[in-house]
Amino acid sequence: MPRNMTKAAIAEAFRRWHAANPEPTTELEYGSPFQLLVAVVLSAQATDKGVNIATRKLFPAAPTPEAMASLGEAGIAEYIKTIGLYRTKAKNVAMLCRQLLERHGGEVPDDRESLEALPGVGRKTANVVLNTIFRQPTMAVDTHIFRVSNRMGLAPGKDVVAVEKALLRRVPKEYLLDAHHWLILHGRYVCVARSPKCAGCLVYDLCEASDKTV
DNA sequence: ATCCCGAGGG
DNA sequence: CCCTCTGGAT
Repeated sequence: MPRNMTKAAIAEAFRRWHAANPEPTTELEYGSPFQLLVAVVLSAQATDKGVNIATRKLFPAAPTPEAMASLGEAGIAEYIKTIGLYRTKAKNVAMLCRQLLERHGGEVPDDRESLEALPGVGRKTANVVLNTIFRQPTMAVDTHIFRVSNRMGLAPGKDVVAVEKALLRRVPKEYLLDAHHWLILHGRYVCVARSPKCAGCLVYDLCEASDKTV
């Protein structure tokens, strides 16, 4: 069980992440809000790198909800077979495209209700879309952010919703819009699940983890 | 709580 | 081999 980081330590951590990377963005590749939405749905329990490899062919072949809907479930599956959970994802994306066309004029809705009503879209995906496309101060708690928040003592919680609320409470307002991306990148490249790379961690001295490796 | 499920790393 | 990767639906 990690101790909680102090308010001052948290502020200093975000100052450093900001200084090192002033405008962090997702590593998912996309050319429109629709494509970001699909990419995030595909990224469940999969790496961004793997998703990008698939979408580099999928998106040119079907750039819009109309085109992707007409590809159909089986057509979509052909492009994403290299991604885990691909059958479920192909089904969800095909249905998601139809719903976008029928209920939202082919546009990505900008409210949580409508987003979470889409197949394959839950709280985490809705939060990513609201933050990345519509620049709302949401915190999407994925596997990385859940781990990092608990391990560092940044915003501990027993489930993802608890961690989300803790982050919204504890992250300084001026960093809230970009905090999501800094935490993801930190979790992906430094504070990794197995044997975290504490040597060379930007916030090592601020971290309350009980299992630091240096 | 369980299922879905391929690729890459250690 | 086992673990992990920007989860969601049942």
